[in-house]
Amino acid sequence: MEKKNRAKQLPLFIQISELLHREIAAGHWLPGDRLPIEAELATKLGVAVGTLRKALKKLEEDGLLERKQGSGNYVKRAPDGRAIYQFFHLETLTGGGIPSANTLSIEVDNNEFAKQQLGVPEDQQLWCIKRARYLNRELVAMEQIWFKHAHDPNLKPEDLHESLYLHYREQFSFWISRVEDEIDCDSAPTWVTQQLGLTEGTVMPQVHRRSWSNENTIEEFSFTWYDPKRCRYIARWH
Amino acid sequence: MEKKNRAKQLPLFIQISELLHREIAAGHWLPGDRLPIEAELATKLGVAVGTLRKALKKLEEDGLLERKQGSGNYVKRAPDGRAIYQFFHLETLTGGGIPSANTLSIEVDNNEFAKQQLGVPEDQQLWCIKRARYLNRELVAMEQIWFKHAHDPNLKPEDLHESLYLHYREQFSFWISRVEDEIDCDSAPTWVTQQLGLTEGTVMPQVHRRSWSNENTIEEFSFTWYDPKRCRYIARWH
DNA sequence: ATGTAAATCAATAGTAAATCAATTTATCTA
DNA sequence: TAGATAAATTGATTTACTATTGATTTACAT
Repeated sequence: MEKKNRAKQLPLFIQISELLHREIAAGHWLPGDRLPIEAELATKLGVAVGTLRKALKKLEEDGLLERKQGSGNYVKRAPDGRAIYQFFHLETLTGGGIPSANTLSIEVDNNEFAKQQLGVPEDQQLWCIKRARYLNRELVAMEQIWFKHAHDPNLKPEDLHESLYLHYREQFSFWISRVEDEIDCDSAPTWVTQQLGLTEGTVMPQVHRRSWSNENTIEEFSFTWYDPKRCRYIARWH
Repeated sequence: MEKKNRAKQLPLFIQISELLHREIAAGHWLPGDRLPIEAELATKLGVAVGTLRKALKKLEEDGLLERKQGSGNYVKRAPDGRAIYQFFHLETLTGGGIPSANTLSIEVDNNEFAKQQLGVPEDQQLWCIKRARYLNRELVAMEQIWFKHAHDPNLKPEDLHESLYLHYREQFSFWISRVEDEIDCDSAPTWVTQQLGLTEGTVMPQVHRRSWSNENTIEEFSFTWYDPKRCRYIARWH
């Protein structure tokens, strides 16, 4: 770690704690995982053990870590607000990538299949949002998302947070606590192939997602078509 | 048990308890069954009895086991949730389904890509196993699995347990503790389409899996081609 | 005054192995 | 069949060793 250029920076141990905070938020370390031992981690980060320990102590105070003397440092939970990408599973071909999204359209929709998936009566309307998905600013997938129109009858494109899940939490009064993905493979609709620059009717993988709220109601249904030449759906299990 | 490479691993007794947890979940031991005696089980798992006992104690605290002094360790109930097959994620179109497999061939193989995925040198040979996958006795997918030839140079089809992971644990000296799935979409090879009764070159979803052992080494690489008309890959997250 | 670094030593936890106690199960005997 | 005995099995404790974090001190720089 540099000794110069530190004039107006935050203390090193704060920087380190934020770095680790981001790592946990990104899912590189999952709840229950044990971090590398302090000596090792300090070496890897290029700081003294004492400094690392200060950072770890802060993370423990923030409730992210559990430090057990004689045993190790264990991830307790993912950070609250930062767990935006908790449910995002597209990665670049080389792994990782920073996700972003761009809304193409917002429409009121009466798609029967979506209503059925969301378990709403036929007379209830839905919002349908079409978005482009990027990894490291590269277009990789298209998605179509449905949720209840009643949550906000006056929804405007500019209101939407880039993270819809964050939007739900902040603007509506629920948050997404679990999702179920079903990976299929079928020919994509025209608007998808057009946007991705593929020939019409291309058969491509499709993620079919249902999302449940904290109150265990289905609140979102979505389709994601991703180009396997540009990204992959990754699932890690243990 | 190695002393190295334990950097990111949980304590051994936790790993053992998780392993046994999975075994119970998988139904290898049913409620009411008595486990092998501690001395035997410890030897088979390659750990000290005291370590095993810690793991058993944890399972008892979790309510999965009943330990009777002078008698034995009895399975009390299966773990909650539907995580019966922790690492198996194909389900019928209506959900669930009982998995089974049928080995078609076992060959010594020199596939470069597989070697690369497993991180073994080019001069090391691999076993390549082709299997048919069933859900409720209905053929749904084909899979091709590679692992190190050196684990058992004299492998015979009849030796293979239907659960390869169980085979690894019982016959080789490791077990699978985590996997990474990558879902792709490409035209399937001829042997796959033939077996599934599809036209040659059909584009279909493909699961590309790497499996890590308890010692954090990649021990298996596999492809699974599944027919989206008969089953789906399901991932549940929370 | 505060942050960083480095070096101590202390305290706790994990692994392994051994011993004996307590309990259950099986076996033998009258 | 009943009772005594032996064998099998888990329970609890101890010891030894190692790994890991906790806490303190000292030094130095800003």
